[in-house]
Amino acid sequence: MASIREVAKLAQVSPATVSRVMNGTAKVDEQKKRRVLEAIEETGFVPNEVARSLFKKSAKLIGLILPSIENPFFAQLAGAIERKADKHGYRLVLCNTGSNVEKERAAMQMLMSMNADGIILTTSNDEIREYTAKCNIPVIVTDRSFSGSDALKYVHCNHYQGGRMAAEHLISCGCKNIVCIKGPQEISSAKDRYQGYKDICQEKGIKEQTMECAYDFNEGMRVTEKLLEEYKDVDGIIACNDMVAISAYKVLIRNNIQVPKQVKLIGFDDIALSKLMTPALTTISQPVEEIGAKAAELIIFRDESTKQEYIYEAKLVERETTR
Amino acid sequence: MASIREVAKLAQVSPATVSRVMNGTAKVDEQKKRRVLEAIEETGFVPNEVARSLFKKSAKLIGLILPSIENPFFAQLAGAIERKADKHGYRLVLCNTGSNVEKERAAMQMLMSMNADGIILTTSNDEIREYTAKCNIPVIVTDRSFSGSDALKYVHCNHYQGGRMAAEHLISCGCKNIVCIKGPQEISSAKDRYQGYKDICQEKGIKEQTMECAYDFNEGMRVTEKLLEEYKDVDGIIACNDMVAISAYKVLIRNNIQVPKQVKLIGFDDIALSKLMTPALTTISQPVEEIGAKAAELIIFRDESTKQEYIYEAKLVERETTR
DNA sequence: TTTTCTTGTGAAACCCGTTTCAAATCTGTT
DNA sequence: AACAGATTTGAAACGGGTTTCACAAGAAAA
Repeated sequence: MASIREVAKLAQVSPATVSRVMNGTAKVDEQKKRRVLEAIEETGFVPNEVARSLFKKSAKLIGLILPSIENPFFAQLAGAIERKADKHGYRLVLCNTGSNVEKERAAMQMLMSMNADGIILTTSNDEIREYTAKCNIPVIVTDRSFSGSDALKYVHCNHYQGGRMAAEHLISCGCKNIVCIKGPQEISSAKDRYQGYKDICQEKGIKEQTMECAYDFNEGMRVTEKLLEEYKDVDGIIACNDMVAISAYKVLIRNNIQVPKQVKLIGFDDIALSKLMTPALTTISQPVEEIGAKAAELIIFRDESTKQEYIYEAKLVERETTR
Repeated sequence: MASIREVAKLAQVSPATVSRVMNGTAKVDEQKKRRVLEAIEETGFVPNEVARSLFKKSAKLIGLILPSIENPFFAQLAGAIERKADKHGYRLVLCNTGSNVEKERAAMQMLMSMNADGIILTTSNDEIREYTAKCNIPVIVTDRSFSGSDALKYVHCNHYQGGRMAAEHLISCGCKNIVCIKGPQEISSAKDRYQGYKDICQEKGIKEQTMECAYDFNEGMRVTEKLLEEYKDVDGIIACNDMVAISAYKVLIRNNIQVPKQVKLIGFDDIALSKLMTPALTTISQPVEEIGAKAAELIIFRDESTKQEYIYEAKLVERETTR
């Protein structure tokens, strides 16, 4: 690969001039400019991003630290972030952590030493804060929130309100016996959703009935089996996310329970498969495109405002499992 | 962030010695070693990967160029690659292209200028070969294949055999009237799967009946509607992938056609949702974990062999849509 | 014509970890 | 004690694009 010095020699100018032509950082004599452009063409020169990044202390890189890219919701989030990043010439470095703090820390450190311009992090381990405090690049937490008086910024959906909407919707569908399969309570979004459901129960004087379940298919089926034993006359289920809702559906059918006739079912996230399953899943949708775009923007445009939290409204998407 | 020179000063040694302590590239006096380690601890020094990469001409980076990370199959593939890469200290740079050649080219160029160690590419645009030819880093094509006498390597599943298996399975389930919804024929995997089906038809003296469909939910539904009009007495459908199979199922149910009783349905890929949908989808599964791992390994271990193609066997996963 | 202000340009320093090479120190031998 | 051989160590160069700074050349003002 040709270097800037070779191009300079060929064009009979200095490397500085080549750099100025490429970046338009200063006016260059038309003749020389043409010679440089020709030399670049001839050598097929492409500036080395690493050298550039070493000097500029910016690699035009955004670190994306996720529990798992295989989770459809996170894949969608990654897609949204990638679109915005690509549009502005930034690239994504993907790190899966399985929610392991040690891996999260290692990834953050690595990203910093790579001169990444910022980190988008989805985690619930608030111990990571000891680390993010030392970060000299912006760290944006998405989907979750454990806000404190630190330098983190948060971009997420109003999960609490989503939880309320889910409960209200089932009630308006005539459910008298709602069970909430809440997600792992150390995950803030799961907690918020649950809190929304809980508050509605209190407001309406409804008995609170819950199960707890990890974000996992098998776990979802296991928990639903247990749910059916414990709450024989359940007629509405709020699942902590669409994956769990889909597993719950499977178990309901296996037990000859008709959906939505006997039991109404609602999930969260509106992953692509939700509208595709049969019957289509009613769910609380997150504006994932906006969330991803905002997170990316905060890094790309070096947001200096003191606003710490960006919250988006959830939306009920009524489909067949509650009709 | 502290630099190696600051650490050196603090430990009263030269930067070279600090480097040697960190990398174990040469023996260092025990006393000095201890002083260096202490200085590193005290300053919280983390070596700058960019500087290292500039000199080493390797950024410990694997470029991953995909049509879309939102496609569950590619997300799974990305997960598999990430696991293997992470294990060996490599990171992934994610580029979505929407199958746009121009974006693919831009991504490859960028990755090369970032000193990436290799590129894993999923594309069907064989014009890209003009570009890959100029690549001085290994390029591994996954899932697809348009092999020629170039420097590319291919890692994929035996789609042809998968196509045969799908057809044979439906026949063995007693289907007399199979329709194959083939994928876009410019995609080699889609072509191979279709060819497998076609050959079985010939071998068994069955009439070939096909539709063509993009890998897209809406497209899948539209095409299935049309299929039902054209082939009134269809009793078996081979969908080009699981996404399309799931959409097909939706349309079948909407038309009061029972699956698997009246029509048996089989997909390809075995994405996570396939076993989760109700009824669970019979599908031809790809060993995606192995495919991803192999692709990553070829880069990480700088495979020098002349073997150009690594092919894995597909596997029938029999579930409820054909029982 | 001389002075002053622009403007274009290249040499060199810079970013920072790694490696080379030669000097310095230490070991062991005679 | 003196010397050959082995081992440690630091100064400096390196990778490659960017930027500073000072000089040169041309333009405008006096």
